[in-house]
Amino acid sequence: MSDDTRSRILAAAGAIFADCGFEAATVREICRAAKANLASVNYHFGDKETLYLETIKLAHTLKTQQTPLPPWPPNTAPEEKLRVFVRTMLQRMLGQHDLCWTSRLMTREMLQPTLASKPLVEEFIRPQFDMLLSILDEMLPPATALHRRQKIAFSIIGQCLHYRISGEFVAILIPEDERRAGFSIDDLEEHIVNFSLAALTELARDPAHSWKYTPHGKA
Amino acid sequence: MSDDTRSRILAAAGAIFADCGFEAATVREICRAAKANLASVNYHFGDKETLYLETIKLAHTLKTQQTPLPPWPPNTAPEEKLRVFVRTMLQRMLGQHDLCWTSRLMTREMLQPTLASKPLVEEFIRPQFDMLLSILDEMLPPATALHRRQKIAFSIIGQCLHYRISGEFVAILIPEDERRAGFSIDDLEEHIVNFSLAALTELARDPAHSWKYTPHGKA
Amino acid sequence: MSDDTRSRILAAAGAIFADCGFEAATVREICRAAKANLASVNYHFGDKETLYLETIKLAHTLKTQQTPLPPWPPNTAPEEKLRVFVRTMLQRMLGQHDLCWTSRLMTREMLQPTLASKPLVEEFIRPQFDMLLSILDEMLPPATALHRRQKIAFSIIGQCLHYRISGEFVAILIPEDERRAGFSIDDLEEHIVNFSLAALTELARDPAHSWKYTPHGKA
Amino acid sequence: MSDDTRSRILAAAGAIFADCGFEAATVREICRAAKANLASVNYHFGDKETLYLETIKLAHTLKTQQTPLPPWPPNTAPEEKLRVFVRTMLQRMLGQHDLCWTSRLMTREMLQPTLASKPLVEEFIRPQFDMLLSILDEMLPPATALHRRQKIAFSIIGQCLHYRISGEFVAILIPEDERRAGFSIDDLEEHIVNFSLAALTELARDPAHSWKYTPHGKA
DNA sequence: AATGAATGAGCCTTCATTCAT
DNA sequence: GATGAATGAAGGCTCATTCAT
Repeated sequence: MSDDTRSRILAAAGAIFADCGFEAATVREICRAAKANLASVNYHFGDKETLYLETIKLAHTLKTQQTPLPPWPPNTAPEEKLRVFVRTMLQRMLGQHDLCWTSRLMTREMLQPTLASKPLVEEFIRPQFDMLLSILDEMLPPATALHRRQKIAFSIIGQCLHYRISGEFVAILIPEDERRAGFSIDDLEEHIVNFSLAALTELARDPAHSWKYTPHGKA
Repeated sequence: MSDDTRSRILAAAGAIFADCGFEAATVREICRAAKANLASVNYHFGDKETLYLETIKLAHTLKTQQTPLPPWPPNTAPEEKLRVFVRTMLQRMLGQHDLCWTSRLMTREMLQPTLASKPLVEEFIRPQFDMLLSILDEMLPPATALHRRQKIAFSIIGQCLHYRISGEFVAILIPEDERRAGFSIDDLEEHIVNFSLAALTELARDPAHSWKYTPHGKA
Repeated sequence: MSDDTRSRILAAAGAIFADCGFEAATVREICRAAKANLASVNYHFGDKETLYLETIKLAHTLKTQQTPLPPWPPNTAPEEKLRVFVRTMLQRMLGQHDLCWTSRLMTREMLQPTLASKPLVEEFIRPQFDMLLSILDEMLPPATALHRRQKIAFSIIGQCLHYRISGEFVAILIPEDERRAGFSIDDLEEHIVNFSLAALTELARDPAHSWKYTPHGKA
Repeated sequence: MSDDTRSRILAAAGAIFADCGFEAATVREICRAAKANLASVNYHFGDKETLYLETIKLAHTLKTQQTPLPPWPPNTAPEEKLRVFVRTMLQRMLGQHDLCWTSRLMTREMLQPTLASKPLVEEFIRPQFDMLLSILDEMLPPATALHRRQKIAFSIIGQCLHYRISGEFVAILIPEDERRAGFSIDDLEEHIVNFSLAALTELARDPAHSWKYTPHGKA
């Protein structure tokens, strides 16, 4: 394969950019990890920044291939869809497989957006966000305002993302034995789905709920 | 007077580390921003890393001074406490004030923990986490398992944190006019508190709720 | 066909070496200009330096083909020969034709001689220099010392060369409109020939002239 | 002296830029020659190009200090002035002293002008050029056209410059023993002054001279 | 005959750091 | 206490060149 070196560099760059960030990562380190010549990056990608952008693109592609949301069997209950959605998200973010660098890379991208952010969101994030919105649509009272659905979606996403972002802090807060007992990916999936379904149930039962409480700053 | 230079450096470093991260930030830039000599950093702090740690410490101190945990008036309802807790968290993370760099710095610290992480968690994060736990305690059925309360706490924290972390992505996903209409700090506060209270209400009403659904991976 | 690539490279190299010099010119740039593969230079010429030497050779060849020393019609007056000589020299150096890179290249070679200098001088410069000497011979008193004729020859050559070397400085010293008015190639030819003939006339009239003035450093 | 290193770099850079040109000269080599650290150039000058510009400025300054044209005693004959002018020019260009790099540098600048060229001409070259013009003014018929005086000036300058530019070629054309016999700086001075004075004499005697010969290209 | 891929040396620059004053 | 000068290490990048095909 003529692109053997190229892909080796790309893979090595993915992991290293994810670990160190764009600035701290060095081309030398990447080439060493890829067992490639120092000048290879320039030959194949032009410069470090282009390599970074290609890495983001690859992360995007791999993620979509890797854990695609399975096509729901017809008449799948929305609760089941939500469960699968959350599970997929947690798997993508916390699953310990070869490609876990893709998540770390995207988390960095969130914190310090580059030119790659916008296409990344449009092509990869938005479809999934829209799917979550449509799942919620099946469970919420008809004609729930869009922004309300969006915030609910973010609440679900935020619960998952938290374990990716604050993983280290969680590890410090919760002693290791307790963590093993109640914080496996399955445990988190169970909790997040339950918590969110409970909220949705209650909100559906008492649509006024969302109004009964008025924040300090308003009214 | 000598203190003056030192604190000017510290303040400048805070903002710059928060914006660029430890690696990308340069001592030159910090000194220029602080209108101090290039050698000042080494003179006052020894090296760049020590300056960084001091900056984290300062962020910590400022944060605690800035919004000290208010001693609740007696008989404050837990719902009210939760509301204040969420509001405070959002304000700290999204509010535009002089010290907003402290949040940005801590977010970075989460993603790429350094030596400073552990004391930061112990002295600053854990007390707040414990307070949230105790608030939840007042609302949950007696003897709810600790790990369950912890995950609920993380669900609430995660919802808030999401807007700090994924702020840029949210900005791309939601057009600006819609964002202005329904995503102000007040809006987010209202939503997160309502969503969480709804979940807690339903979970309290039907403690079995948390069991009625079994994730795929188990059972 | 194979010859095609080789000569395309050679032509491109000529112009680029002339413009940028040996060091500043890059093989990449030459190959791009010649629409040839990056490795072509090494394939056809071995290395960059050999290509340079070949370019010098080509310049040499082209120059001799281009304005071969015309066999004077019998009984041509030496003044006329001088005129043609000067005109040819100016045309070669300042004329805007496809091959003007040859002059620029040779000027560079003068300033920073390489291995190519000696053969260049022997095969191309010396014949012309000798011809100028023989022209002067016809006009000077018999038995004028060789070194004297040589210095006169250099005086004539130097006057022409000046406009090639210091062209940019002349352009700064003399405003453009004045330059257009009195510094065309024809103007320069007229002046240089007149100036030199005047000197030769006076020196012929008063051979002692060259002795009547004694420089400070001597005597 | 705090600027000791700075001046050492500047001096070393002068010689090396003069020898190799801007591209071929390396910062490493300059620093090695100046016994300075590799980073010194950046500290004192910012970058290589700025160092180059400073070097040109220095060359300019040194040249003016080094061999100033002596203030003529009153009633100095213009022929004497011309002699001193030519001698000074030759000395500056060929004299083998510590500062001969300044000439080589300026020759390079002529051939491949940079941003530094224009100020160099205006501040250093033009005053000398004007002085030569005024010397010629004293010797030429009144109301000789400006462009004619300018071309005569260039004829004199060109004769001198030739030995600086084509020195290597002269060395190949003229065997060493002959060169020693008739091409010392004093010899050249004698020749150039005699040749030019002869031309001026004849042109003054027969002002029409400049018209009696019509170049081929015209009329 | 010709080329795309790869290489190693070297470039300029920038960095955090130190040191003499 | 504070700083201008200087330093060594390392960075990204470009270069001419080579090699397998």
